[in-house]
Amino acid sequence: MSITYCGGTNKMKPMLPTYYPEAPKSTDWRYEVKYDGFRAILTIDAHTVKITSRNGKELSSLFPEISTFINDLDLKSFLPLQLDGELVWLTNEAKADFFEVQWRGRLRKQSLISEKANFTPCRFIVFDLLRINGNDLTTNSMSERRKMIKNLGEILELPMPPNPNDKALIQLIESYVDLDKAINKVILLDGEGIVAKEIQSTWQEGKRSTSWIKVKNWRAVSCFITALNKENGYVSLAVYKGNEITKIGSVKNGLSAHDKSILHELIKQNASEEDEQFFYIHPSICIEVQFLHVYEENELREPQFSQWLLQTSPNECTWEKFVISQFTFPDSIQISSRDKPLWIIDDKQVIKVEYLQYLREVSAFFLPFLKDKLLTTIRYPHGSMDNEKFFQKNKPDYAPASIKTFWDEGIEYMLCNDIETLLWFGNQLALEFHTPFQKAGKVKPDEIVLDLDPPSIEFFSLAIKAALEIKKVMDSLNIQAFVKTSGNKGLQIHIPLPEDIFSYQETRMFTDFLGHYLISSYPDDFTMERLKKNRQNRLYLDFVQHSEGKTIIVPYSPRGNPFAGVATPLYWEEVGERLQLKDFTIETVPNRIKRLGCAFKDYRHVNNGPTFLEVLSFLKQKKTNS
DNA sequence: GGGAGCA
DNA sequence: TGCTCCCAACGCTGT
DNA sequence: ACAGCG
Repeated sequence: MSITYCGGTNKMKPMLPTYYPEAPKSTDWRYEVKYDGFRAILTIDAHTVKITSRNGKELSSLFPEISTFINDLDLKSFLPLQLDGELVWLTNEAKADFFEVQWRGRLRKQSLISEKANFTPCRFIVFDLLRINGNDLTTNSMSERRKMIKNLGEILELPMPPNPNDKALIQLIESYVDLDKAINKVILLDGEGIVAKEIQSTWQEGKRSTSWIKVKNWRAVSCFITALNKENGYVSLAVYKGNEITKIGSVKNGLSAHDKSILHELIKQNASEEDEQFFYIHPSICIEVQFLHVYEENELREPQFSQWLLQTSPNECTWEKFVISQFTFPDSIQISSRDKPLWIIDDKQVIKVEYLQYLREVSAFFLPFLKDKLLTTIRYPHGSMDNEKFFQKNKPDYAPASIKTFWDEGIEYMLCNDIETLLWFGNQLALEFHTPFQKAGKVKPDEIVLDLDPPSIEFFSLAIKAALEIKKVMDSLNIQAFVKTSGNKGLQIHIPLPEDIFSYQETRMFTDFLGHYLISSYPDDFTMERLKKNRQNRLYLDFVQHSEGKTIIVPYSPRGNPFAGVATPLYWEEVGERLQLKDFTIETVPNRIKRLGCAFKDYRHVNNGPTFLEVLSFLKQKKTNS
């Protein structure tokens, strides 16, 4: 066997999985989530960190955040260390976005790279350990290597399974004993697929091995053929959008040689037209095509022929069915009326599965704010366009038993602590999620939220002005504050506090002080006047809203308003005259997170406790003096 | 969205 | 079988 | 006590 030295000139070619349509199922195998990113080997010695791609390209300078993170780890006793894994842009526990990492890999401008590294860092997901302490482990069995990875992860406190909301940039893959559990997880979280690994297998350099088997999480669409490309053999695919034929992509792979020749003959013989490049054919031949996901509206990623649809008429291949086919959910998640329209934005419908997809996309950032809080949802059983809506707190009898509940004042509240529950709420058409400021069972708030709601959208600039004034005060007090849109017409300031320390009476002293400061500084802009008729067009500082029993819209909750607004965490730099609330919707927020990250990612990492205590004692003193 | 109560 | 109804409810403040 | 506000 050959030994590869760290820092040497040898290029380590990774062991590769073999593609199978189905995973082997036995106790000799373990199952891992397959992430869509760059396969890479991480080599760390006392002086250098190297990230090497599958084709031997050096990636560490393109992803400097990984090296920076590693340099802060205490690895001395493990060096030289070599890890096998995937460099990814993590969406959730079981999904990575290939386009984001690919785009990152193409950046060359240093300033842009470091900006991205800071706001939307990529992560290295470890699934194998090749060397530790300089000892070669590649001839050890997979199960032995796995044990050592787990051990290393525990010592270094690296997250497992991966979590995009965790600041650690090296994270560990989970290894499942149960195939169905792994598949269920991947389908639930819209992942790429799984890799099955034989427990006795060794790590074989540069080899495509049948000890590692990859299985993809395919989506499938029924469509018809419109053309054959003479040059490259690609077949154009389309569906009906009303009466119009709409292209959805093209496919070449997946056909046997026999099927391929049948298909090409069929198109040539029935062609309605022919030019230099294509044979064209009217809708008649229907096929099912598998793909991983759709990009740019009408291109399929990794399309594959899966079967002939001889019994299907082209009329049955519709755009609506195509949209639904993109989103698969495990059988354990029951979804009714998948195509029900919930919002209509400029003639474009957002249907129920697209809403569920939104929830799944933001879940890693949304769920932490719902965790262990008594939930009030607003349900729109006929979508946001209909007048009928109602609040719901109590767990209905038909809710799944798996949902955790908490009794408070005669109400059995539901807690939304996991993605399954979130999707259940989504299927129930809960479009808005509201929570109090304290965790279930606690009497003291863990945050202050200030609601800056202008009298109407025309006066939105007042909310901006108030937010920026409050930011100035917070900066001068050295208190860290966060800002988000309400999803409707205003802004909200969040101030995280340590849990269960300060009382509502104390936070009230602070909001009173802030309110009085603002109205005395800008009496024409802000008011604390309760009576509407006395407010004129001033912004009402409803700081009374901050008390026990009151609720506030949760970050990343959608709103049941016509433009599908989302309560969106913002960066302070974005708060200015150019801010447009209509830009923050269920259509835009998932991409926003990919481009800019979550603006609240430090929310539970800041400690406002000591400074808030100081400010309070100052306010208390002021009160006794006056 | 889904159950219950009712005709 | 189809219809209608239900699904929250608190606290603060000015008069 | 009650209306008005969120």
